[in-house]
Amino acid sequence: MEISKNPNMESIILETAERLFLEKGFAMTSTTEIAKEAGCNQALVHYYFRTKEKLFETVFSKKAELIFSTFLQIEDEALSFEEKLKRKIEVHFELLRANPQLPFLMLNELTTNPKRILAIKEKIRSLPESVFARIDRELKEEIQSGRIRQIELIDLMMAVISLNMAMFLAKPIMSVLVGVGEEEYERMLERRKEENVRIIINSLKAGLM
Amino acid sequence: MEISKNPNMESIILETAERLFLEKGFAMTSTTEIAKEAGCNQALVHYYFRTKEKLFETVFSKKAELIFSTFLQIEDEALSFEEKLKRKIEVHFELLRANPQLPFLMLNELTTNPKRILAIKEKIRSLPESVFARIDRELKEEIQSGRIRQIELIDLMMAVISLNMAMFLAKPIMSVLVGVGEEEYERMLERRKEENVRIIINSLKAGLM
DNA sequence: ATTATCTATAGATCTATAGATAATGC
DNA sequence: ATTATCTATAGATCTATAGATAATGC
Repeated sequence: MEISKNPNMESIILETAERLFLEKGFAMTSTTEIAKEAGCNQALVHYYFRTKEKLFETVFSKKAELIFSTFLQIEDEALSFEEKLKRKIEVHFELLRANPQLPFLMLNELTTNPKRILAIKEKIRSLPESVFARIDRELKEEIQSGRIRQIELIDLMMAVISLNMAMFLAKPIMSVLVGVGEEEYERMLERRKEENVRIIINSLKAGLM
Repeated sequence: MEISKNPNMESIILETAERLFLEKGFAMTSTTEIAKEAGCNQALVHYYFRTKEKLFETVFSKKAELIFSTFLQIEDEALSFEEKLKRKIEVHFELLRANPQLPFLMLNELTTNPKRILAIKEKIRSLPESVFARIDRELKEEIQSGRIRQIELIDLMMAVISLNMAMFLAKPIMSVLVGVGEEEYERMLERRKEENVRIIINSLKAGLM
């Protein structure tokens, strides 16, 4: 009977913190506000997470893991390189669609607080090398076989990530500044997802013409 | 003799504020800190700019104007569409290179404080329509003549802006997380600038194959 | 007994302003 | 006289902790 009247206050606090940090960033969110929105007093936030910094790191790590695990999923299926790439781009795009403020959180906090990056670095040190290596090998094979032009993995990833993040980062600009409505924005998202796949894949083939 | 011992404290404060806001964003920068770094007391910051909010808006508008004026420069030269586009992409990239934290400032504050967007909206309302219209006309001509595939201006711009911003937004990730050194980063920048032009232009032509 | 929750508060900011003083321009 | 600069301070946070009280699990 861990769940009495309040189904685990700790996780309610965590979820509230997550939401607020995502909306407004670290500095603009106070533990007072988190407590208020979570429906408890402010001391309890510190009881569970000690400091605001630690609370943030918990949220941040959860999200970082989400990104990496999704993006670095290994696909065993015997698909063509192009098809695999297409799917990775799409999966990444869908991840962002489901977590539209994630890019903002990442950029905001990584830029603002360099110390925080080091903490994250530890967390992923294990994961990527192996998976990166595999993708890199597949890419090199594809280049050598002459099916795509020469490109570095990092350049390819940068292109994918930046194109995909763009629409989500730019949403406030689009909606308020340019005046794009909610439905129109959704339509643009769809178009952009396809567009991104096309841009990337075309750019890989184009050098061969 | 406006310049006594201190060459205009007001502008020193403004420049200091600009630097700090760019580095750490609105919320993480206090007027106390600005004053300290500018070499005056905190009251003076408020004497000149009344509120922290107004000071920020001054900084923000300056930067917004910089972006728009550079990006929307009209080129009268009788260059091909492709060449003009290439130059626009490069000019935009160079603007960001000269102001590497600008994308962060824009995204951070536009996302965090929607009210601020409205203030900006007023500022640019006049400018863009005319210049946008010109570029849009040129783009449509190019499409109808069959030299490039169908694409909306907004999609094209999103692609350019997002690709160009990416390297600057990602710098902290690249350097600290991935471990890219300063010189290597510079080399990547060069490569990416060319890469971005290529990606965009190829993607416009690729549909025709 | 232990764990969860609350009240209260210390101590550190931070923004904004009032009011004094120094510098400058007429 | 006016403008620039300073000192001092009110009032509003905000984070973190100490210590009291209620709930839970044995």
